[in-house]
Amino acid sequence: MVTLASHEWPTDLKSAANLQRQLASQVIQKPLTNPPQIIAGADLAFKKNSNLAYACVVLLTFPELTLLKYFTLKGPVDFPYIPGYLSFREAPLLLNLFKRVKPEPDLVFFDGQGLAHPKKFGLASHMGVLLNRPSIGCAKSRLIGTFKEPGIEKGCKTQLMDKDGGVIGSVVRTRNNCKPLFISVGHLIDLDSSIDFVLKCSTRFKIPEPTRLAHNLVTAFKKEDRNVNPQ
DNA sequence: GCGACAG
DNA sequence: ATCTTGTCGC
Repeated sequence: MVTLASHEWPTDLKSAANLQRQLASQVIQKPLTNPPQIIAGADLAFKKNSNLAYACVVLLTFPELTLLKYFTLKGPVDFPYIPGYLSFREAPLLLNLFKRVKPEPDLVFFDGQGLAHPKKFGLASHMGVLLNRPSIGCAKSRLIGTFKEPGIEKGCKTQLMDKDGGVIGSVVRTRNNCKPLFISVGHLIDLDSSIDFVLKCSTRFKIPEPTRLAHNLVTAFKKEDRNVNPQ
């Protein structure tokens, strides 16, 4: 798919933080008016003791959630994992992969935060802005914010709030008796729509289909890559 | 200074 | 995230 003119990727935390502050101002929150027909999910897998990473983007039909097609890419990743700066580690490879993604998804799910981030610019927001696509942050754990535990039934949810009491996301139970997910706006969508689509994409598993399938496929892709460091 | 801390 | 076996509960 067509991606916006990409910025240079920072190497140091100070310029990374400046870039986050600059791009965060471009995030748009609004209801997703037209129902999506194609939803994408993206994920990465890393090879231990190396800088190699594997990426996968899946395209699913909506609301059927059937796999349309998927794309994979392997490449080096040098930025370390630092809480609050995940996108500088994961976005470069993903962005390269998205150049090949076709047809264009109407919505993209990411494994990580969107606005529920110290600078309101987590991975889902960063990718959403650079792709100029509606995106949702769908994290398995909390980065910032306070919340009350939601009820144990699928569909139960509570607000994720920042220190000033502002709502930055939602803690959503996507399956009975399973740990809730932390949902937040990425870009070009609002929180209510985000929660709605996360639940509509949650079948019998805790993780919604877009990111669940991307995770399964990228894991298989990494496992089958036996052509590195032959002895 | 101390604790927290997406993947 | 990664490595890793069995085990507990719906």
